[in-house]
Amino acid sequence: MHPVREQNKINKRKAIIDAAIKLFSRNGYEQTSIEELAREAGVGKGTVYSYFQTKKEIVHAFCEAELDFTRSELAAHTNPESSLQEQLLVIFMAEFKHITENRDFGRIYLQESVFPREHHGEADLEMQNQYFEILYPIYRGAQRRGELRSDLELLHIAGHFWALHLLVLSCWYNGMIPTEEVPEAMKTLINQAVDGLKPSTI
Amino acid sequence: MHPVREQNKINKRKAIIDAAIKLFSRNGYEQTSIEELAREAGVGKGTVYSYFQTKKEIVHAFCEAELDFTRSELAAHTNPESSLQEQLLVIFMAEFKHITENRDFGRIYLQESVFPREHHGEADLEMQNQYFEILYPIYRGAQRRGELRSDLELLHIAGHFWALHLLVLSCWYNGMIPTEEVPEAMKTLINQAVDGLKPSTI
DNA sequence: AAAACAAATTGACTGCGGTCGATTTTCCGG
DNA sequence: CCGGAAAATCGACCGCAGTCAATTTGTTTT
Repeated sequence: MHPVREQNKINKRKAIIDAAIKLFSRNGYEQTSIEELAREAGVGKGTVYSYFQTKKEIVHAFCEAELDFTRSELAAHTNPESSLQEQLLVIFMAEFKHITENRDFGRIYLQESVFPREHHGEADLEMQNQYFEILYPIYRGAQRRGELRSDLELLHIAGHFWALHLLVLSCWYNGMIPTEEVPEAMKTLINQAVDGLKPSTI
Repeated sequence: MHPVREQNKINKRKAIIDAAIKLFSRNGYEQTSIEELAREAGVGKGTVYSYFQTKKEIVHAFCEAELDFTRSELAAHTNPESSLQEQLLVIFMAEFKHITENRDFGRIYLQESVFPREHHGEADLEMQNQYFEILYPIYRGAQRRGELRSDLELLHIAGHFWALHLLVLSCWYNGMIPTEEVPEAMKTLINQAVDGLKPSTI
């Protein structure tokens, strides 16, 4: 095949993402120009655009890899004996930690993935599903233990909690919830969703 | 006073927003340049920027007015006898209708208001709260009728439903839910939230 | 009514995201 | 080892969002 080329591509791609992490983190996303980024990565401006179609896509690629890794890592290692609330909290807070470490990365990624310009082909849709499915074992476990209704579709359950996660992130980005209160807020909402908003029918 | 100036300002502001509605709707947000928009509105390019700080803010201003109007209009005229699900559905679907009529307007507005670059001062935070409060009477009514728990804060209830609304919009923008299935999806999620995700304790 | 002041308007200008054709690098058959 | 095809790289270039100093328009004072 073309081993040299392949390796070069991988190296350069990494160099670009590394440069992006460095510069976006230090100076912010909008304050960093592609030319600057290209210089830092040791490539020409045009080359950046042969690896990524847009500036946002650089963030997207990084976040997707990062989040995917975190989720599967955690979902696999979460204590399956602990309550649903605890397990979800561990995962959502790990993701939140990434975001707090680089506010801009998270913002751009969320803006583009939650409300995309066009559904970027089937690929991203697949990605999104996969993302959900990592959590399925946790929900199934909760169903088995009687913490969650078994008549609900996993997709709907996953969507529900995902929505609450988005809400908390939105409130954080809007300054409505300070960083230290985020776990508490998330906990409250999870419990609300589990217990239901209607009066208990005991 | 300065009656002539004041009136001019109001007229021009409206002219700019009208031009934006016309051009963004016809050609899309990114396909419309500010120069084009200024020409359509009959003002210079610089003038646009004395009324709005950024291109996105034009969309923001329009959407905020539009949504605010719709919400208060509907919240006041919704039949207070009907079920919570029905009332919420009427309001959320009315908002959704606006969005379907101009996908770009909704997208830009949601991206910026849900995950803002910086919490744009207290003004927007106030706005957001006000936005929630319009729905409070509906939730209070539901509490009175025993459809919702009375021990929950209205803000948390409002946030919960708002989160589900966002989720559905996100799925729609991502092509996961076609337009005609949106009401059904919304209904399902509302019921899920009301009934709770845990098994009924009868 | 004219001068003096303040607010509003403007379009040339700047900087950056993204494109594209020219150039270099890598690969492979002879 | 060479020639030529294919892939990768590059930076000059384009169009547009956003700025700003100069100019126009409206208001107040004398």
